Amino acid sequence: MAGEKKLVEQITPRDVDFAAWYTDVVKKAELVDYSSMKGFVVLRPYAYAIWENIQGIADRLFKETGHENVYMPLLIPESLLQKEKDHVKGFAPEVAWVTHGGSEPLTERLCVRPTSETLFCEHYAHIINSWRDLPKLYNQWCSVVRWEKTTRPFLRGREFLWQEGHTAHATAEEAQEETLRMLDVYARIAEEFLAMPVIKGRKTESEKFAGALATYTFECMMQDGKALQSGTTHYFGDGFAKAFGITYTDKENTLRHVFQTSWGISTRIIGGVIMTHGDDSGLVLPPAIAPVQAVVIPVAQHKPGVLEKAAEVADVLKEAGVRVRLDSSDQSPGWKYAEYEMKGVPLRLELGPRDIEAGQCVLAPRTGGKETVPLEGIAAAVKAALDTVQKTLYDRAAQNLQNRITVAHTLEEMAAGTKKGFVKTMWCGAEECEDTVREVTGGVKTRCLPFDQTPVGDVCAVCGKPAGKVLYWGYQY
RNA sequence: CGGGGCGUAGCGCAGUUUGGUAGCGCACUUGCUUUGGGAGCAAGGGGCCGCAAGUUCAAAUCUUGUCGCCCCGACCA
Repeated sequence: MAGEKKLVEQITPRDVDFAAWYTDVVKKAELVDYSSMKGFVVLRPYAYAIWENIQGIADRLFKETGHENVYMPLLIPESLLQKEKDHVKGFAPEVAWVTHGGSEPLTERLCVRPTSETLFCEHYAHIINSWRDLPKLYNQWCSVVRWEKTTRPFLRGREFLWQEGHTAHATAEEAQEETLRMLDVYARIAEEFLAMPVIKGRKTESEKFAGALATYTFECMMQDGKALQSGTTHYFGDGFAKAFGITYTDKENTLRHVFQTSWGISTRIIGGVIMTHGDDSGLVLPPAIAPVQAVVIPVAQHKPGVLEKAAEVADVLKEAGVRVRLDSSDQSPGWKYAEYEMKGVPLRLELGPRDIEAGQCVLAPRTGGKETVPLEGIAAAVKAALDTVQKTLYDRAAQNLQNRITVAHTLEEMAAGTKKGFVKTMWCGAEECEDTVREVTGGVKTRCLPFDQTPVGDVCAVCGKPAGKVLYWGYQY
């Protein structure tokens, strides 16, 4: 009877169908609702709260590194988008166009921003005149639109929320430093707060951002062995500056072009959190970004004193800075346990008459196990337990990452290794070898040239020619 | 954009083959009893069957079109 009931709300197990599991979790944890337009979803309060927490962390780190927030227009005139050739070639196939104002056709159509490089460049051309105006370290929080063909909540939408940093510098060196600095900031957000270990590196020529001289990435490993490109930073050199006429006068009174960067992370990273930490009971959230870090479940709450004590405990935790919720609804305790597991709340406190009498409560971390702790000093115990959950999640994910990296020396070994996860090989640098691998494996692409270039051989795993570069490969979302 | 699956109550589905008063479980409302892993009984409320056109005395059911969702490929954060 109870089993039958459970079937109604059941989540498809990960090893049965990982994609179905993902969709189940997204729906049942009440993260998104579909709208009537393909690729456009409603971010429900719980998902938006997660995003706000990620935003809060990122925004603080951006400001600590000297960046300021701005807001650019939603629409880009076609002529402005056209100014940088590689850039427009990369984005033109997936932009949405506005062609009418009211019922009047526009003389020039306007694209809904797929990214805002062109707008920032136009603005920078206006406001940068002297070396004293540099650097410009701007960031924008917004949504962008890209007309994707296949869509999935968080992982690929036609509209998604993100932040895009755009900076302008006096020298190439300074801009290159910025590109790497922000990659480190991203890696820190992922590892320290999202509990997602990363592999940092540089994209190959074929995987670069449209218009960039160099693209850097941090790659995360999901539980099913696929990679998620979670964020990228780009070095533009002075290419955009030349296309848009962004010049300044240096100290020697010489007219020079600026050097630029851009970098972004999006709500896609929430999909990464789901697929990194989730389990067959639902979502599992790292405490650092969980909207509710601890939920207090009163047991036999109609009995005198129980609710009062539960509220008191919740208040103590709130006072101590824990994001806590007391669920005093009249659902059964078992129902509440399952509900908050589904929603990935990192820590559950059970408090019933027996506990109150003994001056204790039960702590049940989402990562497993249960322990009884005294109510005296509960705030410290809860904080310690949250730290443990955060660390356990990171360690598990790091273990998964390590287990899923194989070194390969031949195409056959690569094909086998990519079924499991990342494959690390030597690479000759030829784009043809990238194409060969993609064809042979049906979709494997290069992930990055890792910063750690310790050789694992001396010939290219694809063509057998002498090779000096270490390269990661893998299937990706 | 190719191949496959699917749109019926908030969610999950049956009913479509063979046209004839729209159903089930969960959720929801009210009341009582319950509460340490998705509680029980009773009485209720809720649907232009995705949308549009057609065939018919009659369409959830047949025809055509269209929109959307999911999965697998190709393309992309």
